[in-house]
Amino acid sequence: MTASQEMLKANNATDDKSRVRLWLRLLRASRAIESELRERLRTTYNVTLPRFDVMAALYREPEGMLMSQLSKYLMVSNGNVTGLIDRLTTDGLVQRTLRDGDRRTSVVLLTKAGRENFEQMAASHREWINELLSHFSPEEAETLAETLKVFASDWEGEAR
Amino acid sequence: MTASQEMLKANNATDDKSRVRLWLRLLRASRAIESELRERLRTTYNVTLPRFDVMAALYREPEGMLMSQLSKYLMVSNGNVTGLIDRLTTDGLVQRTLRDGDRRTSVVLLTKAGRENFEQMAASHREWINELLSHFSPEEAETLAETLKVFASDWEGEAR
DNA sequence: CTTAGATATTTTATGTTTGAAATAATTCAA
DNA sequence: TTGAATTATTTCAAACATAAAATATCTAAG
Repeated sequence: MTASQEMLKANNATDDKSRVRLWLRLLRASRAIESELRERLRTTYNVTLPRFDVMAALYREPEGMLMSQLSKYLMVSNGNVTGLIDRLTTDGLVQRTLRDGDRRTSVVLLTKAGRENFEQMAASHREWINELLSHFSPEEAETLAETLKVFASDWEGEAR
Repeated sequence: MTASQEMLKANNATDDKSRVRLWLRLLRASRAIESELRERLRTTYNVTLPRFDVMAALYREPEGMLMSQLSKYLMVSNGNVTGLIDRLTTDGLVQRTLRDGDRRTSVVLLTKAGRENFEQMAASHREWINELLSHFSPEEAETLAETLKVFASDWEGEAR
């Protein structure tokens, strides 16, 4: 084995380790934050995190979203969205409307109750995130967010 | 309102936004990677991600782990671990051993089959991560991992 | 020794999640 | 127009996940 081959091997081994370490850190960080947010949403508002996520997505789209758009945006399966929307509908927070000229689709949107309910939760949610990420200065946060942006561009649309 | 109060308000608003944006990016990045790894583990090795995670944890500890250690390390509930270990045991990949002098606890460890099985998967897993995180140079990865370390120190042990 | 409290795990009920199959509606080429 | 692909959603079974309650065991004060 030549010296340059040795170099290459060593470099690859380093890559291997640092990227794996990065992934494990990323995963642990998001799991830790997610757990904490889940817990606070449950105890404070008696709402599950998936339901909050759905409502957050719908809140951004006053015109409503298709089931498939929700599925893609939240990166969860179609069947999952169906169940979540069923339960949110039962609770009067969300409604399916049959407009369009396409009878396969139904546009889902927040009800008035859903919007009001979400606005309350969203305020707390923002505060909690600022608390949980207080280790990062705004500048660091900005930089880090920019760094992580590559995923959005790369993977967007590849959802299940 | 004084000028410094204006400044303060403006700063807080910025914090708010940048940290929330960071959280959303972090979440999307880890979900995207997690989805892709889940998919590849399923199609290539017919294994679920949670099962892989359990096996990875156990592989690092040849002496085995307590259920509660697994739960804490993986940041999932106790009951969840019970089910996962039950299924892995049924498949002969994991075993509970009743050593200790404490009959409340059982030490869980990989069987020979489990270790062999995991070693295969782990090699692919490492490659996939390097592929999926190839946007980051080893140096960037190292830096980013270091940045995300704060969570480990802050939250470790606060599991559910 | 007894037993109150602590610890480790499992059980239970409910909800989430997936992937595959089924259903329903649309589109478009022949 | 027909009907074969495509698209959108739902249904289904199995696994995953949580929180709370139950069970079992251990520990240590009295």
